[in-house]
Amino acid sequence: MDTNTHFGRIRQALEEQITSGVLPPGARLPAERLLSERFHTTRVTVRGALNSLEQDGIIYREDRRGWFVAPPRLVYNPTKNANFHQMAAEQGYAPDTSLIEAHRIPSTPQIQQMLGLPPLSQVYRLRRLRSIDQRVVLFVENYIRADYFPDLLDHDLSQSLSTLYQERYQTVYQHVAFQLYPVALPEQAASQLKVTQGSAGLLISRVNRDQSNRIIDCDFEYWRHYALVVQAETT
Amino acid sequence: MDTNTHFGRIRQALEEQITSGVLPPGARLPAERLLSERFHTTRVTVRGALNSLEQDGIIYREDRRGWFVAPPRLVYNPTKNANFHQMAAEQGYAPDTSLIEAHRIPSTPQIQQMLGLPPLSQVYRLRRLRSIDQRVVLFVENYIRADYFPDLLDHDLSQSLSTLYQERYQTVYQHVAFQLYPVALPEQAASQLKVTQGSAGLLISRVNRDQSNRIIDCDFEYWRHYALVVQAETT
DNA sequence: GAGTGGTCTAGACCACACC
DNA sequence: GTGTGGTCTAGACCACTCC
Repeated sequence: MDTNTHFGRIRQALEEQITSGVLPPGARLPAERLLSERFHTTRVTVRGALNSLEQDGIIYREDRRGWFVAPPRLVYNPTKNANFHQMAAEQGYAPDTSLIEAHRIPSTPQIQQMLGLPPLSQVYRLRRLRSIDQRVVLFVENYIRADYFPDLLDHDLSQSLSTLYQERYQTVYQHVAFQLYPVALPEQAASQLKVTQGSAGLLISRVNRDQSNRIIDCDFEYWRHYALVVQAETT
Repeated sequence: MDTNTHFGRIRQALEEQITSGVLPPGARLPAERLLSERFHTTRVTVRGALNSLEQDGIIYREDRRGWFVAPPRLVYNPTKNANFHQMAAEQGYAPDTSLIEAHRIPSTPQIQQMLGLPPLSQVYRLRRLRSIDQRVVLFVENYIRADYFPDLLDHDLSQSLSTLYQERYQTVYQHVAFQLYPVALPEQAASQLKVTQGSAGLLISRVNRDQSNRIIDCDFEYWRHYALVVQAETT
């Protein structure tokens, strides 16, 4: 790290406090104004350093609440059909899902293309917010073929979909096509994840097929970018 | 997009110019000072909007040169053992690799662990820089078991390693374990990729095995985050 | 040498979280 | 109500690129 700039010095000083454990995961950082006094600089410069640490996933922010030390990343394997709750629990986190909305709606052209549906067909759209250890980390939109899952909306939608499919519809995820890239979080995802719109996130979208190779749903997962590491292997 | 802020209005205006094609991929944006005059604001605010567009992969910067409209992302499938040149060429880009350095060195503990090597063993370390259509997009470090590839450094190292392995050593990639997460680009990667250290990147690291399931090498790929979309599927 | 982005100063007001 | 981050102003100097 380049310590010839205020930027670099602040970054390094904070990083040391964090890696040494003086500031443990989850701890709140001193206020920006306090940091700017302590380093004899201005808030603009301090925010530059904080943004860089955020970029690196070392700290994260909650909109208008402050900056916090980031806990270790969740390991996410998109090729295993692991559900969120199981995955988080196995890694020692306390997962939670809250349903934001669930509707039966006409499909859009984009969704028709992803699900291989004709125009005017109906889908369910779920919007859900997921957290680990009380930190919201994931905003996810699911689009589900309505014809394959009658009365889906009558069930508990805060559980994992894969569990619901299996127990109520004798359907399991078999084949997954996924795609992933860094984005600036769009408005709704940002506000649900309690960050400023435009801050960094990771978009993972998946198209899922069942044991008969039928496309059954797709989803758009907006992750806070510090929250996960994607891992997979192939033979 | 929230147009109640200068930030949002600038972002939106630039985004429209880009998506409408007034500013085509590769085009240079007006200077920051010019933009700040045109939007009746200051450079600080303009840079906020530019950073947000950069976050989204819509524009990218070259250190001290300016801001440019980002071309479409390269599709990267880490589960296919595709080599960089082949992958880029198939998608209509002109790929290029330049060798920065190649040495035979003692392995570090981290590399020993990844390659399953005992202490004091030797590895080759390659550092290479890769570009598509003259834009540098990837800085990659390879660590290769020296015992499996005698005289490796005598060959042309600006070609794809998988080609070299296959033609000279009768060795092919068979099994890949990879891991991926967003990072702030570290010093060397940043300077090679011609960006400010601390700007956003994607780190992909892989451990590769050959047809006999022996670990043969590992690599650390630092991508400019706007340059790629990761895609894969599994059965 | 002119122009660019990179960094920085020293303030200000606002919306919101928390008490 | 107090303190926080979010946004913004109106400048400045430096390091570097490009001509």
